[in-house]
Amino acid sequence: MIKINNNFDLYNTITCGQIFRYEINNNKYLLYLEDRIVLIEEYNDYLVITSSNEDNLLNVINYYLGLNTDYNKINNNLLLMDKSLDNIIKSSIGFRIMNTPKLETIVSYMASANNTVKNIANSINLLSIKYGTPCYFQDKTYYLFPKLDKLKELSINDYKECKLGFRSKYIYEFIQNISYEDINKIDNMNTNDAIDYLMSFKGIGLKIASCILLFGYNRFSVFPIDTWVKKYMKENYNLDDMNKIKEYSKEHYKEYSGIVIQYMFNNKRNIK
DNA sequence: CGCCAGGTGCGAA
DNA sequence: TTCGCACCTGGC
Repeated sequence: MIKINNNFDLYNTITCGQIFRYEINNNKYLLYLEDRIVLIEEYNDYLVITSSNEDNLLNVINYYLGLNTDYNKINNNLLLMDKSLDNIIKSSIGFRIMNTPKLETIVSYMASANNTVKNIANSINLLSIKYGTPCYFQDKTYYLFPKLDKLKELSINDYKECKLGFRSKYIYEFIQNISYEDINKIDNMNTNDAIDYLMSFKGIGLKIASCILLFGYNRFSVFPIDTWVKKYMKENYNLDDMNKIKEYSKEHYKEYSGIVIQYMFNNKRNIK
């Protein structure tokens, strides 16, 4: 059981597009972590957590949900840099950037190229069900995202059968050329080097590299510009040139650019 | 049936 | 350096 610090918004954090695999039933959240299934129930100011693997569970959950980060401080700093953020900060109170499993995050976002959330979720589910690690929890078998060794056995056609389309060859090439050591060494790179490294793989451009670094490596300074953000920047700041948008975010949001993106997205989503 | 959403690579200018 | 187009799937 975890006592929730100020206003943590589990629903928004889970459903805002950071992760693609989760199930919500009756206020119960079933999540697929790297090595375990976790079920979270919300009761007032508490999260009640059960899992297929209880090892170090509280620390794992706090890390996964980004609960160790001080958002009061971040939001106050953001307001100092740009007063006009007041609105979207308020409408996103309780939102957290998660720490998602690295390999799954990379493959999921490679699958996101010119793709819809629904299709991405479908592909990642298919990959996991076909090639993932079985995990028994509460009398059911779930399938965790596949291990790298298992993915290395797949052909381009195997990815196509998971509905990954033209992205299949890129994901195949990436998997063939990557190791867990490579995936972890990104942690030691500065953010610009990490972006260059990720973009050296075909199928990963600036937006996807930024998403991977934001959610998988907690680099809050990146600014993944998708169609939503473009619309928001056009409507609110009359910016439609990519370079202008990048300049503006760098100048105004600095090391918290990635968080502001999520606030913009939340804002758009909640208004709809 | 046609149309649309959604990032990246690639070849042309 | 920038621009226009192809790419794959599912939903409307």
